[in-house]
Amino acid sequence: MSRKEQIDQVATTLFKSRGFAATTMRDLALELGIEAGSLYSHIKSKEDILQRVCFRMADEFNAAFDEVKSQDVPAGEKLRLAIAAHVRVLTKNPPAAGVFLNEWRHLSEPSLSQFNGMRHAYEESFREIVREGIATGEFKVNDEKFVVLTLLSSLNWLHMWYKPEGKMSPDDIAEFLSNLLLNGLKNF
Amino acid sequence: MSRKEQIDQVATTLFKSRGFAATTMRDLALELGIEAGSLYSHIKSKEDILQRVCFRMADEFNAAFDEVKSQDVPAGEKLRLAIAAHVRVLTKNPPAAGVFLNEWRHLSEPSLSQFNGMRHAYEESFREIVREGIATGEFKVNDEKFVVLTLLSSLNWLHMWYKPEGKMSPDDIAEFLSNLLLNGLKNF
DNA sequence: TTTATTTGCTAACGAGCGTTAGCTTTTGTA
DNA sequence: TACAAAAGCTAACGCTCGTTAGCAAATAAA
Repeated sequence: MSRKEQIDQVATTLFKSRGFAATTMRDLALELGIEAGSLYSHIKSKEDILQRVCFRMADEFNAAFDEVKSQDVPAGEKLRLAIAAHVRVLTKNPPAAGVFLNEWRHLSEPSLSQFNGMRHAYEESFREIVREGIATGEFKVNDEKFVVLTLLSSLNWLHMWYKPEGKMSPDDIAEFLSNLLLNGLKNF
Repeated sequence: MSRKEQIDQVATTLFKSRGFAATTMRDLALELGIEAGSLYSHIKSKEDILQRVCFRMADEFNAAFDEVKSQDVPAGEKLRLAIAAHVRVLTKNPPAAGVFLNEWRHLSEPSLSQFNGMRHAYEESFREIVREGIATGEFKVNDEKFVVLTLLSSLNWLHMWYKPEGKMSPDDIAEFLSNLLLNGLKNF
């Protein structure tokens, strides 16, 4: 791992736990055992780090979803696969997921607009699956926008407590969440 | 409304949209049409504002839940009522809800510990309902901790897009979310 | 061994931060 | 009208911030 990657990684954990704005370059340097000024031999700016973390995660989510998109299965099954893919990315790197989900708003233009565009496209992909399920009668709901926002929200808190050493694997978690969302508490 | 309350209110919208750390006292003063120093005729400190907003909201959530607690109804119905109460508080003041949910970590000790205690107790109240539903066989799920975290997460994004002038009332929203969580997409 | 590259240090810059002291103006009350 | 309280202003404090310039050490390649 290059020094630059190491900086990104340590910065990610700090951004997640303290927030981007409340993390100083001197904090980050201290964590790495160097002086603040030395960071600038490797990075361009503080926001430079944030951009890399955010867009790298966005790419990962998109890549994971693309494999689901092409599958020719019923909407319910496709949604299960999409949830599993999403959970896999979330749990693979929880700190980066936390930054991606909570700190993106500290991006400045034009990165901010670009990021929002990607985010919107990703949500639209989920909506497409739900619309399909509604069209075939598999899903009984009628407001796919509301459903997808709820769905993603119920997934996106995972990074806050998921620990790799826990007893549930990412796929276990995905199955649990899929059952809950598709069948509900009463028919779980 | 006193000047102090007005300051709290304007600060709340700024804290929510830019984050606590990224909001300056000079920003806040500008929004109010006064000078930064003048704020200190009314408030003790920047964090003073954050404390008031966070604990005021915590009180509101607790008060709303207490009315549900005493009802003698099946778990499923009680959960519906708790969800409706939670949604009502969330939608009554979305900016304050946003601060309560996302900015509390900028509290310093001992407020931070106190806040976390209240938050934990609130979550525990929800868990109690779900445990009851599991015990009576009404809920088919088995991990009540996981369920409650998912449940609250699926509610707590609401403040981000809810607009009072929208076509769904808070109670409509609560019913929609209750149906989704209790019955699932397939049995909605 | 020479040379180039990577990595790091020191010291400082200009700017912005939360906050305070002391004073003036406005407002409400008797 | 007189007076007290509330509200706001100006100017500055001590501090921290992200970042830079210039230089030195370590590392790797030739």
